[in-house]
Parts: sequence; C-alpha cells; structure tokens
Amino acid sequence: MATDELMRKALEALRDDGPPSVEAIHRLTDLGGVHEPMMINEVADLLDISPHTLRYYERAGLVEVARDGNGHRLYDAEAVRRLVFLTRMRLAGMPMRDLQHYITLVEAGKHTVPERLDMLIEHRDTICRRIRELALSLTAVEYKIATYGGWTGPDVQDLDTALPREPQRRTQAAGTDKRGAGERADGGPE
Amino acid sequence: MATDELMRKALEALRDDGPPSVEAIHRLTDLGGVHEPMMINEVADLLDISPHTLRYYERAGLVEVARDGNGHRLYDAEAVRRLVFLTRMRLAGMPMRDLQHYITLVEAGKHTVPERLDMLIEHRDTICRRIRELALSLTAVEYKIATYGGWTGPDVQDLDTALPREPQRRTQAAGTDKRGAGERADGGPE
DNA sequence: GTTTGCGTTCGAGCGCGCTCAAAGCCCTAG
DNA sequence: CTAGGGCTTTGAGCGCGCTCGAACGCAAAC
Repeated sequence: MATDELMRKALEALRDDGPPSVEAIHRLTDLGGVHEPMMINEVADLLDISPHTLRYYERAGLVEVARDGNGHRLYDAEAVRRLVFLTRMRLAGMPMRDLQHYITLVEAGKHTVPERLDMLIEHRDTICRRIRELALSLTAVEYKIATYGGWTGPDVQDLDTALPREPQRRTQAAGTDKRGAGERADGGPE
Repeated sequence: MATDELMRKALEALRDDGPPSVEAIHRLTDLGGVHEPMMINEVADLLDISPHTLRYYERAGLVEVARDGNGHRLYDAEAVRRLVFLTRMRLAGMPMRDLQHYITLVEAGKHTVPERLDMLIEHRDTICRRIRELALSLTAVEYKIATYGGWTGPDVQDLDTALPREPQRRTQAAGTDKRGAGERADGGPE
C-alpha cells in the first residue's frame, strides 16, 4: 500500500536535523512554574510573536489582560498559558474564527466541554489530514529531486550524493514501489 | 528523546482512515497516458481547482495555454503536466512568487537546473519543518484531548472510549513519557 | 431569430491574519 | 526642563491567493 511509503517519508521528515523544535517542546511543558505578571514584550519574546499580534489577539477577544498603573498590559500566568494554547493552535492552522468560538465556549462554563472536545478532535483530524498532504507532497518533491537529472542534468547517483541524507533505507518500499512504467509522470523538464 | 514520540505521532496521523489521498496518489502517477488537449473545466476537475484559478495561474505567467478557434483554452499534455506540478507545489505551501521564479528558470533553459534543484531542496526542507511543526501540534492537541476531563469534565477513561482510535499502543511511549510532574502545564480550563 | 450556455477579458473585491501609522501619555536620563 | 523611548488607543493598510462581476462572443437548440 502506498500509504506505507508515506509513513516512511513522514518518519524521515521527523528524523532530520536533530533538535529542531526543542524550544517548542520546552514551551510545551515548561510553563508549570509560578509567574509574576509579564510585560507585553516579554510575552512576545516568549511566544515568538510580535506585540502587535498580542494586542490583536486581545482585541479579537481571545484573552483578557490586566493593566498596571500606567495602562501597560500585565500578562498573568493564566493569560500567558492561554496564549501558549492559542499560538499553538494557530501554528497548527486553526483559524482565528474557530479560536474565537472556542474561547467563547471556555468562558461560557463547564457545560461546553463536550463541544470543546468536538472542536479539538476535529482539529486533530485536520492536522492529520494536513500532515498526510504534506507527506505526499514531500514524496513528490523528493522523487523529483532524485530524478531531475534524467533529461536535463547529471545522473541520479550524482544527485543522491549531493543530498544530506542516507541513500538507502527502502527495505520494504523498494518492493512495493508502484511506479516504474509511470515514471515519466513526474519527470518533466520543470 | 521526545522526537521519537513525534515520530510515533506522525505515524499515527498517517495510519488513520485508510485511503484519504488515494486520488491524490493517482494524480501523482496516472498522467503517463497521451492526452488530447483538454478544456478548462476538464483540467479544473482533474486538478480539483476552479477555472478561475487556472486562468489566474496563466495570467501569473505560470503556464502558457493555446486557444481553439473560438478563443477557448486548450490545455495540451505539457500544460497539464506543468499544472499538476504547480498545484502540487501550491498544496505543499510554496508561494506563488517562488513558483513564478521557478518557471522563469525552467523557461530560461537547462543551465538553470542547479538553481532549480536548490529551490526544490529548500522547499523539501520547508515541508519537513512544517511536518515537524504539525506533528508537535498534533501531540499537544492529542494530549489536551486525553487530559481534558481532569478539572472540568469526566474521567480520562471515558474520553478515551469516545475517540475513534485504539487506546493502547504506547508500548514504548509509556516508558519514555517525560511529562508527569509537568502535567498541569497543558491542562488549563480551555 | 432568439435564447441558453459556456467560454472569454479585465479589473475590482474579498477573507485572512496580521502590521503599521498617528497621536498621545508616562517615566526616566541628561 | 526637555528629550527620548516605550507603552497606549484607534483605525487604516497590506500581502497573499484567490474569487467574482460585468460585459462580451460564439455556437448549438428551440
């Protein structure tokens, strides 16, 4: 089944260059400590978004933020935690609209938990679909890279050595590869 | 290492609901046959984009399309093949700008092949990064789903049975799970 | 002949998610 | 005292990738 090869591709995608999202993983888990309120720039640095965007999120009703004596924003632990959640969902491609709806559910109380879970589950499925799409695209691009020399350039072998990945790992994929005759399909002069 | 768990997540993402991108895989390989020129709506159906978008791509200089006696577009095999490539790249998130640059390289001749390969390789890395981001988001969302009941809802067990996936498969993940004490980090009332 | 239907061109509009400019307040350094 | 810098608010602008509307042309059907 071709899906197997997609899995392999996704795995390879994840294996590459060691700790790419280490700080992201920290963000995933390292917010358990006690915070005193943070200023907007601190939060912006923490979340790697701009102060503009933080103010925009607040205007959009996604989070409420207290002010100090000078009217400056003070982000307490609660607000920061929610913003971590929000930025994570944004990164995962959830539209602002959905986040706004989700937040209204949160503020409506416990009885909305089932609907919130529905949203999360649907979002999870969306992420899965997107990963699958990208794995497919990855397959296509890697195939294109590997075969580019066929009509207009050097041999595939030369190209393979130029890439920073091990050439062989297709123990099972080599058998189930169903291209062959259809090889020209992807090998145009682009 | 947490990356292992990300791999597992990506695998799960790909395993779900059987043939989600089967037709996409067909598009990947099934264009080897000889075409006679296609009308815009046929191409639109084939690529699952609108005729509007096809005209837009042409205006953007991404593809040249001949006309019949009535001025209607006739997409020959070459144009269709290029559009398959283009839509695949778009789906993978390559910006129009880059595609335009790439196409100018293609039309500039063979000597641009190295630069084209550079673009493809960079794009491949972009896709990998994006997959990793999404895998991380997926981890976060699934964790959130699994633990949602902790403060505001029913028990985790109940939630697990409500999900359309097998509960246990964490043979290795159960051991390497490094959360535990930091569990509250992600378990806010959202 | 006229209507229906699908295509054409050109340019404008839209939805999204920011991103920024203008005008003003407050605090601190020189 | 004044200048600078950073924050505030509001509303406007932007970049992207389409998406659509208006006005028109041709061709087959009635």
